[in-house]
Amino acid sequence: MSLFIYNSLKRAKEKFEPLHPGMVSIYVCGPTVYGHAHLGHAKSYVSFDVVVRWLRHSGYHVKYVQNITDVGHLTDDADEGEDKISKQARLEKTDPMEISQFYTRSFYEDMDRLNVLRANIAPAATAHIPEQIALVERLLATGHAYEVNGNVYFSVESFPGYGKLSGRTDQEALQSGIRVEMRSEKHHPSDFALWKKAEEGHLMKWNSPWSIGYPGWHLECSAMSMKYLGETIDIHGGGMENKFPHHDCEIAQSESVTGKPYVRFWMHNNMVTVNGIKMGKSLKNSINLKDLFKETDPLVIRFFILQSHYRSQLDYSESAIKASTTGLEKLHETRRRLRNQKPGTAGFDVEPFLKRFTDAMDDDFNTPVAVAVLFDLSKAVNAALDRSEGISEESRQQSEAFLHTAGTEILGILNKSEQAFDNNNLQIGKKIDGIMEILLEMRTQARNNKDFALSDKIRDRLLGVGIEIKDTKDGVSWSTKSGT
RNA sequence: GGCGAAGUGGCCGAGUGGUUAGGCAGAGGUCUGCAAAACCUUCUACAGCGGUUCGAAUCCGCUCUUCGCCUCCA
Repeated sequence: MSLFIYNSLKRAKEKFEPLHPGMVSIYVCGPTVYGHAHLGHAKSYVSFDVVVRWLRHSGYHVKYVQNITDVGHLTDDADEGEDKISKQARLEKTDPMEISQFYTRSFYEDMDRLNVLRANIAPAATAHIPEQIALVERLLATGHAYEVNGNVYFSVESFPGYGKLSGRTDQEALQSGIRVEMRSEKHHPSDFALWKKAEEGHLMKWNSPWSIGYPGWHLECSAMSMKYLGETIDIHGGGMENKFPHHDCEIAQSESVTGKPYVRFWMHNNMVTVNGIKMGKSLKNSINLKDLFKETDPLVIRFFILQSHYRSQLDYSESAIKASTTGLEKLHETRRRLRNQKPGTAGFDVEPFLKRFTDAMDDDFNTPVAVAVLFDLSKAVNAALDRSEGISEESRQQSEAFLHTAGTEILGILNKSEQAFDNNNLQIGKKIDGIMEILLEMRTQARNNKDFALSDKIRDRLLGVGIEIKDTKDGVSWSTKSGT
């Protein structure tokens, strides 16, 4: 089976073949950096992280571009609003650059903890003003745009396919029922700004042939996507809420100048909801990742996200997170058992699991099914290990390799080192391993002497500090509990 | 009003015509000094009403409900 991707533009799954054999170009809309990242960002970037990982695993050379939007788009109506980053700068009594730098770092901190790999190129919008101006000039030259009073607008009537992504193709019909369009300088109500003249007191502004101002918010993605990936790219990803107008505008302005398809596969990930309502900063119901990480292992959050499909809404609740914590721990437990097990004699066939996993991922990145395969493997492995024959060293290695490839390299959920001590704490980890050895030896001695009061005290006190002891047929093992 | 998505068991969440999704929680059992972990068994489903079909959670129609977009948004 080959890879099939749901293409939002066609509203159907299509067989994926890159434009240039062996090479995949992918652009994903990045965050606007005026606040800490929330769970919605996590869902988006974890989802596309897995997409990229799977493409690479499938043998493609992937060039992944994810922008940083450090020009704040307008908060209210296009005329009345204030730049979000400028607003935040005013609130924090600093300047916009400091705001965007601060929250960019914050964003990467959170993504690193979620085990999201960095994009190959992370271009900032403010670093590409000349490219954006050049794009506007091309649009003016080709008659797709017009200038009025220092503002430049894209003329939607000049691009017949406008709205094809979102299905909003009938511009006349769209005008009835929507808010009254106040601005009269536009030729058509659906026309959108490419360049805006800066109002009095506007902090972020640049010189341009038309006015001292700032770029329209759809422009950056087109300019940077085409600069780094070419005029036609394989995949463009983003949140569903950006289909219209953002992505439709990108298509219009890009295809107007190139005459070529802008994007071959559009991928849109769905929203995170809280009690069924979309999570959003403006709705004041967003779950800040830094807060969430205080209570929950970031990899549990990643696992929680991957347990649903990227095109499905994901409803957040504490009980759902708790269920994921326990579930992920189960997978860790299996890996631990597999590693520590003494070789047996029976064979164990990993192939069917590998095939099911591959099929799931090839079917539009169906991570919930892929995760289910890991659980099925876990169950089968545990059952096999419970039998007296155990499993052979070869099978043990194969199972472990599969778990590593699928769970660690592709899904990125089994990246916690076995005893939960990461590389930074390796030395301390070794010492704790030694201490645990002593404690477990003492406990075993107590148990042999039927001094259960002492042995249980050791067990309970360790549990109190987040270390769990497990008595198995093959001896005693221990692990740290998730989130501790 | 327009465009789009969806309603699955206590909760989360896959599945598009016939075959166990999976996880968490619950019940019983095996194991254990007792637990935990693990394993085995097991209970709660496909919003409603029609229709197509030998057969529908899955296709069609209607109804109800929810959500997203149409303003910045992952």
